[in-house]
Amino acid sequence: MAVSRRELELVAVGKMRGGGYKATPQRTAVLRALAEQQHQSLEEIRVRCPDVGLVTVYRTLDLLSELGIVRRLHLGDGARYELAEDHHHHMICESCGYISEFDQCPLDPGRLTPEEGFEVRSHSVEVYGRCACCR
Amino acid sequence: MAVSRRELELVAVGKMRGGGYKATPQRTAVLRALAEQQHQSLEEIRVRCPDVGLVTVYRTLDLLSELGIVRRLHLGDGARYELAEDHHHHMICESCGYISEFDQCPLDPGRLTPEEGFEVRSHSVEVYGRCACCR
DNA sequence: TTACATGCAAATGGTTTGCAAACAT
DNA sequence: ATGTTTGCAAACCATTTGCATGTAA
Repeated sequence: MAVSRRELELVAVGKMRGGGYKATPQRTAVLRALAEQQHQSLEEIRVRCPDVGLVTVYRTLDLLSELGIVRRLHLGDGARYELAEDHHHHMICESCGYISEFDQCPLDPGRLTPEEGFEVRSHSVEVYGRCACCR
Repeated sequence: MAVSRRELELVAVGKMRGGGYKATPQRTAVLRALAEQQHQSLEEIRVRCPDVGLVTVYRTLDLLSELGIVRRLHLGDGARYELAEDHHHHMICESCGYISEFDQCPLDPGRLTPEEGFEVRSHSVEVYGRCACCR
């Protein structure tokens, strides 16, 4: 974890209040669920905070994404969510679906030559293959 | 285009027959629709071959993906489809949704250090930002 | 000739919306 | 006190499935 859970919550609560949103127990519960495990599906998150209504989980994830606290991932199957703490990329096993992260960004800025006039704001890299268990 | 449309169709028909599938007029129509424009949504494809039933378009795209002729893209919004002719990546404008391609792969293989034992088979890179029109 | 493909209608499943009640500040 | 948030039920929409009919090889 890049920051402690306590620090994460403080920062997130600050961002919510700063945006005119309230820091409710449901939102905190979703936040804690997200802190326990990266790239979970919505159902996995829901298992970790079963008292929060389905709709509220959806809306909370939308809100946290807007605030830049959460990233929504689309890695082949359905949507997955992770705390947007640090810059990293994903490695997906095509056999078992296992997802892992790598922190070293393999992009060579010198070779990133976007279309004339395009302003780069962010990027993502996904590596597909076979994990050690599935080879 | 990396190959002519005629060549594309010959190759695709060959792959279909080789896989025990039939080269039907509907499948050819979808293939031609795909050749007219990269990364279309299903609805856009459907407009280009309105006589092919919705379900058949879905099933044809599945088949062509299996055969490696088509790539299914998930670039934020819904699914989009493109002919998998060459290796390239995508640049997406966060303002207007415009998608463009760049052929030079910005990955530095030396910096691609996957988890121990992971066998890399493919990768994708997406660059998000603002296109020239939206700046 | 025959297994494969098509297309309609219906089912499905994930996500969003309307609205009344509950709540944070 | 007030505007925000919650949660249920219902609506929604893209995608998939069942099945009878049609067709490429």
